[in-house]
Order: sequence, then C-alpha cells, then structure tokens
Amino acid sequence: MPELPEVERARAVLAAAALGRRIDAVDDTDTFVCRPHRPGEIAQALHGRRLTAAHRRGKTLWCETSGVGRSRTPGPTLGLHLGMGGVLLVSPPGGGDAVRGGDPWPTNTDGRKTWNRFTVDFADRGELVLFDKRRLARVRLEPDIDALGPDAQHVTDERFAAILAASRAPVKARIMDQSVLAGVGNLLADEALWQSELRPARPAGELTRAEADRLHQALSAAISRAIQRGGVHTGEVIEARHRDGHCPRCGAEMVHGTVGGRSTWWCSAEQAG
DNA sequence: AGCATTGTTTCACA
DNA sequence: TTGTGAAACAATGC
Repeated sequence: MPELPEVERARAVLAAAALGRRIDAVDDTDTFVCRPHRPGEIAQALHGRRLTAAHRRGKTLWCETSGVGRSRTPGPTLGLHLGMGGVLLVSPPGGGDAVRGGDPWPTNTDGRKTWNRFTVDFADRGELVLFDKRRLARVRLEPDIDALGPDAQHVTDERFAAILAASRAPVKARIMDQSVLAGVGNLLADEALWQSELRPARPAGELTRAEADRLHQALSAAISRAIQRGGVHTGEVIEARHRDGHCPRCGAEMVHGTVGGRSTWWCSAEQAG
C-alpha cells in the first residue's frame, strides 16, 4: 500500500506515539530489510537513545535521535522505507497491543510475529514494529534524503511544471521518478492522470502549462483525499483498474498497458489525447 | 500452475 | 545523455 499518503500516516503515528521513549533493545537481524548494515549495527547505534522527531519526504521516513543519557550530542538518523507493503505499528507504554483502524496487531496464522522485520523495544515495555510480509521495506542509518526530488505534497506549481518540461519521458514515468519528484507511486499516478484527463504516455515536456497545472492540482487533491480516507486504494479510478473495468465518469472502457515499466490503466475516451 | 502485485536498484541496450 | 525494458529482490494472493 505505501505511497505518499500511507507513509504520511505512518509519520503521524511515529510523531504521536513513538517520540521521547527510551530505546532498550532493537531487533535488526533481518539482513535483507536492514541492508547494508550488519546485524547489531543499528541496535548498537540506537541503544539508550530516544527518537526526537519524525520526518517524511516522498515515501522515505526518518527519525532524529537523542544523545545517550545526559549527552547533548545527537545520535544517528534512523531511515525507514515501507517498500511495497510495510506497515508501522507502535504499541503504548506497558506493552498493550497496538490497534490500527479497528484491526488488531497483525500476526501470522500461528499467532507468531513472523512478519515483524524490525523491532524497537522501549524501556516502558512498548514497542515500535515494522511489519512487512514481503521484506521489501528498508531500514538504514543516515539515509540519503538529498537523492530525492521535492515532496509531491508540497511542490509548487512552478517547480512541478519545470519538472515536466525538462523531460520527454512519458508523463507518468516522469512524476513517478523519485529523484525528481518524491512520493508518487503507481496507483497515485493513475489516479491523478485520470482525474486530470491526461494520457499517461504523453511525453512530459509536451504538456502545456495549463495541463501541467491541472495535473498538479489533481495530484494534490488525490494526495489529500488519500491521506484523509486511509490510502491510495480509496482513489476513484482505482476500483476500475481491472479487466472489463469502466470509467467511473463516462462509462467508457478502461484500457490497460505498460507505461514507464508499470501496469497502467486509463480511460479509452477521456484520456485518449 | 501461472500470473499479478501499491517499490527500488541495476544493467543492457537503443 | 536519455529513456526503456527486463531482471532481481521476497513473498503473498488470486
């Protein structure tokens, strides 16, 4: 699920529930999720510290950390990326189960926490867990935030138009390029292009300024609504992304193809241009 | 069985 | 230089 809206929700959870609690122990033994760190490296770096702030740019999260004990020297930043399906969970002091939207803490069918890929135990007996069946999430110290373009939620009209103008790649591929615009994933891209009635394969640089502004407006609205409603899967056109799907607006057939290497659906009538 | 999948990285190639 | 497509990564769901 994680695109910008899901990650923003995860950031809010961190900010609301995980800050200020002393870290007692860390399970960083999943070498794939925690690559390129060696097991124990992240644990050692975080022991005794507290998370002091939670930030997000695009789909990347990172936390600042405090010094150990009375030390004023801050610790390393802890980078978190949810990958294709990661979920962050924070349980309260005392260790009660975290609850998200009425669903209990996810476990496998045996009731064991098999899919917990990274765990931070707090001194108050609560914990922070990165849950991810597919192990495509990533945890690392000092993530390179500067490798990302501006956050898609906060980019200006001018900057957005300039990003499109500078490339002849398909507009969908362009807005999904995390190095020039951070946060847009496959579903958000389909949703914004459908809302603004633009064909995903259009060369980005060929869009008029008016079309660029229209796409930016649609993208901003889709992001806000997805954050509010709980994720990108709540987008209007997402339910029509399947065989025999029809456009929720005009009823025409939805077309499927590959754009920018990703599975793409668009309206055969309204997004024909 | 086979195919698909909301993300990222790398590489061959035009 | 830019862009594309495919593969790999790991695992699950239909």
